[in-house]
Amino acid sequence: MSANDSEQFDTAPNEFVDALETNIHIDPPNQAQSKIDESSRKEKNNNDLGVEMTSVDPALTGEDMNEAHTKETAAEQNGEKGIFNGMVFYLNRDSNAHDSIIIVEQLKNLILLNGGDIVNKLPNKDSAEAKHIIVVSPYNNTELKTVTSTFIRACVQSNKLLDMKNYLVPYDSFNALLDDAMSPPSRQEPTISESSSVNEGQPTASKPPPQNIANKRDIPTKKVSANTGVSKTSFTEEEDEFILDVVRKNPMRRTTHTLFDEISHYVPNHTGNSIRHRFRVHLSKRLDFVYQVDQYGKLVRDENGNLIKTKVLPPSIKKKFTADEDYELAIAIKQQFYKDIYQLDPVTGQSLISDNDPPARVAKRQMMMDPNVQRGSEPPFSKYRVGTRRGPIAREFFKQFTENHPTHTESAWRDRFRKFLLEYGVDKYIEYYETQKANNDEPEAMKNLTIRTKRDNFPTPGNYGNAAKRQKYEVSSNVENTLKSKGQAGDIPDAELLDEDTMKFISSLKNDLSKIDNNFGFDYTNEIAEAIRNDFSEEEAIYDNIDPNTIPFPPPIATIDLFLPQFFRMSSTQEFIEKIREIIQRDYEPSQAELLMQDLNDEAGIRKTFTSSILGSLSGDLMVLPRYFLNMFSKNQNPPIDIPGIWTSGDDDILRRGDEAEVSKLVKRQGAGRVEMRKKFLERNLI
DNA sequence: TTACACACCCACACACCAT
DNA sequence: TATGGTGTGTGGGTGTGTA
Repeated sequence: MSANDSEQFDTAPNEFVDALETNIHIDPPNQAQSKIDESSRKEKNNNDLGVEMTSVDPALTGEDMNEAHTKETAAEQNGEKGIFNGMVFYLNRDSNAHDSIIIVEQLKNLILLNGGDIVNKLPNKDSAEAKHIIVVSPYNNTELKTVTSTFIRACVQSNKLLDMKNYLVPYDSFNALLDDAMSPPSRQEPTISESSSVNEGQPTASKPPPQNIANKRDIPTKKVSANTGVSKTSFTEEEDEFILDVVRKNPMRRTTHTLFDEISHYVPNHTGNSIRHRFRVHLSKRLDFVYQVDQYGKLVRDENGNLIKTKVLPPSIKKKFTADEDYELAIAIKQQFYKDIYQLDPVTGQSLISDNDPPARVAKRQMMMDPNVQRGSEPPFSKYRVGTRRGPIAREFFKQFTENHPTHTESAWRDRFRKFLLEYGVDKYIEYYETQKANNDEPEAMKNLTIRTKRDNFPTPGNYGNAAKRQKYEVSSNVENTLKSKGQAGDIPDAELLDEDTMKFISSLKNDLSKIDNNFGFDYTNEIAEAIRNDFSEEEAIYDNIDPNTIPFPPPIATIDLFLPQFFRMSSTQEFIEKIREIIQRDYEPSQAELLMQDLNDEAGIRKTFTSSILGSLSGDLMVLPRYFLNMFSKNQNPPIDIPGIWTSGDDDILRRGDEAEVSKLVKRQGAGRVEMRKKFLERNLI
């Protein structure tokens, strides 16, 4: 399949553009209907990347909109007419009708891009309207004209309208009966969220359809070994193309485990391990291009807003150390020691001592210098040997070294020094490297020096199979089951669900603490809430009165491990803070902690792990969230310390120790209400 | 019989934290 | 502040058993 084909047929959903896990957007249900018509029109404009136009929120899909607009303009200019012009289709989105929601989206794109229309709701089978609708489904439980998805693909591939009668699906009364029997009461007729091509009210493609009645349908059936629990399902061409498309849009993550684990949420029949293996062994050969990304892995677009294909793979996340890098580090370390001991420049041999040196420098020098060496009798740098010396090496050294050698981070260089160079020996590696070079042999980087004792009860790194998942999410199973029973789970992939404790405490706290109900077993009295609110209003002038426009954007402390590309696409700190304030004003139900996390993730670009950690330090009080960021950014501290409402581990320790004087100080800063509340959190081990 | 789906491994790059 | 301990998950695989 060519690159162009793959773009048309099998494309990643928005979730995988820039950051795979980030763009699940849920339209408020009450807006769903009003957006259908507009969305349907926009779907026709889907670009050649197959980007879904599920959300019409311009703030979220601006780039996609641009792409769609480009496509529309080009199509109009070319006066293209599609093979499906004048035809109206209904896509069966039942979970068992197609292998995955992705395939439904592909079909949708094919129809729309070729001039067809899609209706989101089936009319009564006896109505006049129904006679013009063509249902796309592997089975016919509607008594309407039904074709298989092959009809759509075959027409597009041959670029002509084929004879439909070869693809018609006869009415299947058994399946109709089965569907009725298995449908929940709310599915008396297809709802907008289930059948709509715009998928309102659901995070498109974030929830692969379950395969629970696969035995009756022409979809792959997973066979499970009784002995091992391992099941195997072949990869379909659509799955392969989907995987390739995601990798093309996330090229920096192509070797990670997490990318493929995330993909597995969208490819229901396979684990992250197997998808990763599939890519490495079979699909990597077909990765004939990727989309260009910047240094952070964010997709780059051309002046028309289109993604840019490239055959040049970006560097992956972690870079291996090379022999040259090891040698340069060894030489730099040796030079630093030489300077410290002899106060001589290792290159020129000139003294580094000056009569004008400040006292601090003189004091430091006297600590570092070798007292046994007489001035003037120092060895030249070439004769100097580091020996068993291990330090001290100032952090400033690694900072400076990283500036000159930006291929690795400061932490990585320091770790390389600690774990490898010191273990191997500075002198030994320099000698080895220079000998190899002198003999025209290629030196190797240092390796196999970091054996750590195996820790029991810890999962093996890089294992994204079923067992690892089970272990990782075992703790959240109860909460998950509860939510599922309430029909609230499933919108977010299992991996995104919070652990039970986090769920409990966040669920217990809403925007307005005084409105807290105690359904979650958390004794959070109105008195405490009121005390906190009183404190809060007094604190606002001091701790929230920071003009975000005085904070440069992005703030230096806002790193990519805390924030997603959406964050960095914002134009100012003001915009970010406004978004935060807007989100926390929403009326989240206590059970919607995941939704809150998701919204902060999607709309403000805050990684869920970071949100979770912040909410912990805020005891879940969302009102303090803008304060957290304002102070974090302006003080360049994370978490910002000595700020009311923001708890540090030190504060928690004070509470645990219970020292009266210390607690008293804490009460002054945090207020009695917050201290009482925090104690309860600590008592329940919710932090 | 064998290709391949899936589980599993492990060194180590990068990171954070306590002392 | 320097340093050591160690968590996390990448990068590059290998092992196992099923289709």
